[in-house]
Amino acid sequence: MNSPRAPEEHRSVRKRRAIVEAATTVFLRNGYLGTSMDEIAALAGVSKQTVYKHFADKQRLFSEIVSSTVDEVSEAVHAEVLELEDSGDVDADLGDLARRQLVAVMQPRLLQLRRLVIGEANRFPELGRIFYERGPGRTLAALATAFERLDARGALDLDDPLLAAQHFNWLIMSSPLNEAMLLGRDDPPARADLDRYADTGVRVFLAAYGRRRPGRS
Amino acid sequence: MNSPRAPEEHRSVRKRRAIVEAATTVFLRNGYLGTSMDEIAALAGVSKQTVYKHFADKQRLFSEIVSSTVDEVSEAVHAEVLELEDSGDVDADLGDLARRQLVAVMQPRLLQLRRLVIGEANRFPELGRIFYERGPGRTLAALATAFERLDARGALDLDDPLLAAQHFNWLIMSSPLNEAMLLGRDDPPARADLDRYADTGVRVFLAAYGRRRPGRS
Amino acid sequence: MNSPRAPEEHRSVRKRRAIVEAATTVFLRNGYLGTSMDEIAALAGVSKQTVYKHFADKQRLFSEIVSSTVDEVSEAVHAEVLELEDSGDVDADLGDLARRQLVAVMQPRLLQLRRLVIGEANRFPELGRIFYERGPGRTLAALATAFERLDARGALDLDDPLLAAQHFNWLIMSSPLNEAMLLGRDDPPARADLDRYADTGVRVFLAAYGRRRPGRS
Amino acid sequence: MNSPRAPEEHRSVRKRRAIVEAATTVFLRNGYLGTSMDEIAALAGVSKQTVYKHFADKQRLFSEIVSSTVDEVSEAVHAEVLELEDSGDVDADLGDLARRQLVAVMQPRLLQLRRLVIGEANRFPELGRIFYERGPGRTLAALATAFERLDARGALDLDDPLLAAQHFNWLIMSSPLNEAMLLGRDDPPARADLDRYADTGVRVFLAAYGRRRPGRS
DNA sequence: CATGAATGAGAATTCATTCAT
DNA sequence: TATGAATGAATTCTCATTCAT
Repeated sequence: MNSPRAPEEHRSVRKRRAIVEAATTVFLRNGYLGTSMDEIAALAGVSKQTVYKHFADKQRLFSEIVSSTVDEVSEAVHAEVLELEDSGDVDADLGDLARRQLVAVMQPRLLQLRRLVIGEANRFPELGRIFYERGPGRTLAALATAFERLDARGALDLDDPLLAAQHFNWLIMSSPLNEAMLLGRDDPPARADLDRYADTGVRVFLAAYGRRRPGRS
Repeated sequence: MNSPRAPEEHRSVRKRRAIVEAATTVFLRNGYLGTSMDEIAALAGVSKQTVYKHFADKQRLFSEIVSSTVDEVSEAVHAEVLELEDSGDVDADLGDLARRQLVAVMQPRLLQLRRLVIGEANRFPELGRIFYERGPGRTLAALATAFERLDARGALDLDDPLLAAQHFNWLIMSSPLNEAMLLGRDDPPARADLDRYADTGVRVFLAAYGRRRPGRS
Repeated sequence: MNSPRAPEEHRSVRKRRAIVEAATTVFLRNGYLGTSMDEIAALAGVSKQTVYKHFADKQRLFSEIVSSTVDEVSEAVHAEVLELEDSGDVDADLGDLARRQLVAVMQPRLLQLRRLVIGEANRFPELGRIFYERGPGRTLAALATAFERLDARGALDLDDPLLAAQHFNWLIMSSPLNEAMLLGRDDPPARADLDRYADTGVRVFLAAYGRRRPGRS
Repeated sequence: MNSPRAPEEHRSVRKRRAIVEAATTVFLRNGYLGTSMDEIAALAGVSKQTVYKHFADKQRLFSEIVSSTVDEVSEAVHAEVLELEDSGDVDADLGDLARRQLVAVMQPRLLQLRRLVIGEANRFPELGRIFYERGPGRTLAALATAFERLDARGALDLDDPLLAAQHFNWLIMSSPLNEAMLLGRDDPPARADLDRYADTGVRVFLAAYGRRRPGRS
């Protein structure tokens, strides 16, 4: 009599999830004003009433969608930073990090979300703040901490870890990110481009922040 | 019967300008869908019919507005690059350029326009392309040319001028630009911040692309 | 399995009462169209289905609510009339009656109900009739009977008891009632005002309907 | 080439009038919530847009309709009071006034308006105030002034003119007005009833406020 | 040529009522 | 039996675009 994994009480939860997924899809594609509640309800396969029973109004739905997508998608980026190794070969370690971060940041989902948040920054200023804080802000802070450790271990040479983190971050990804934003490219860069962004960025970064090699003098 | 300095034939031109100004203001503030033709007509002080006489439809109006604003506002940025001096003191020259470019890029108008174009990138892909090409694209090309010259004169040491230009550009302005985009800050950064962005950026850039000083070896 | 003082058969009665109370509150406050079945169900703490189980539809619910409130609230007014004393001092007796009736008529509940019935008189004509018959109509009839008795006992001097009852009634309460209706005052008048309405009304009434005092001629 | 009495500039005025008339009709019949903007537009023979161009929203339209109807319809009542004669025969003069006022107050338009205002007193408290002040309030004040003059001339005997005015007013019209409100009777009372309300009311009024006739003592 | 009005549709939101669980 | 969901329409209000004057 018990269905394996869909007890009665979960019907509403499933519907809610369907709504959230539909709304996410449509908002990311068409923006806040470009999305209608009808569209969301239709895509979710529920009635408009059901949408309104779960989310008081369009604004609230939008805010929740964006906030939770920010969290979900930022997590991936942040996780990469925490994986930064210290193998003794800073060059390779930073290159790896750069590559992994590029992949994470250039996910279609995140690119679309960033476009959405920027485009609605006037209408929903708090969403911009949320995106910044849970996204780049958090990543840069984690990166700064990691760099500080590398500095302490003699692998890097820097005074201002947060500044170094910013330089690293933007050296790596500004070019592709900016192009993606404006040119509407949602698919991540090819492997070769990715390597180039990472390697050249790391090279410049280490020229400024790398430990002078003893044999150089 | 003739008013001294407003010949008949120019009334239409003045109206057109009023429409363009009004539309620019409102589109930049509220986005494409958030703007109504009524609003534009009202702000321009003309009838809706007049708007339609000058611009076939809303899309066309939007495109023209955005394109011309891109041109107008990119010009300022581009001009700065052309002013890059070669005084013999690369450090100072690049610092000056960085500061001037930051000011130009962080203009409220340009920030709003960039947000607008990014937010509408799905709906108006060609506007993103236009923005990119006439904006960052053009600037980076000019910068690359300038750097090539500096390399030739021995002031810089680089293989790939366009890559160097990108590194320079984003080292300088990614941080403030990204914050402005997301946090909705439209006013340009304070002088002190500006100096910091410029000086630290140039320092990193020159560590990678500066000519090794003779005494160093 | 039986809870001590809530037998199964009474649960439904309790729910019904909860619905009636909630509906009364909301209808009196917001009117027929201004009230939603959702609101009633929520306030009653039951599901909408339960409401529909007890009352076929909104109209029926409204009619029952209004009818029963009319009965409940008119009863108080009517009771006062029956209490009319004949102490020998007509002036005092009528003054007492006037005061008690004013208090009864100016109850918030009754004021709101009167507003509601008047406001819905087009949509629910029979409710107006019910209100009139069980309210003012009944009161006036009882008053007429009482006055007839007083006339028979020589305490009053009147030909048309119903007319006298109307004059009495409206002399006493038209002013405050009319103001309450229009100015939305739901709280009963202060004691001093109440006395004034009663005393001046009774004075006028007795000038017309009082037995000429023997010493007067 | 000139149409006799409908110059270009008046088209909008005519439309506005059509809207006002339609809205008045429908609001008086169906109440605020029972009336839709579509209905009004259709009855006025204009597009909904045109309605919204003249009246910002439904509330504003309703308020304007009610206010102006109050003014229009109260004027008639008020005018009657000013016509009060002093022919020497107070009885006849007050009887005339009573009859004329009854007719004015029992106009269908005014009855419906009163029902409407009472029914919406919770939603639009200021409309109740406006109705009261420009209606009964103003009439009673004028009546008090007139009575004061009659008192001065020895035709009446009263201390508190406003109180006397209230007693007069409500003696005359409470019964029919109250019945009309509740029973939904919109057509004015028959001549015979009208006379009865007036004559009996005036008789009671004069018993209390009439000059004692010399021969009486 | 330019203004007011119309069109015709579509937005968000709410409602009374009925199914399905 | 009672709850959540669905239905299907209606409501207020707005919009882009086009006539008519």
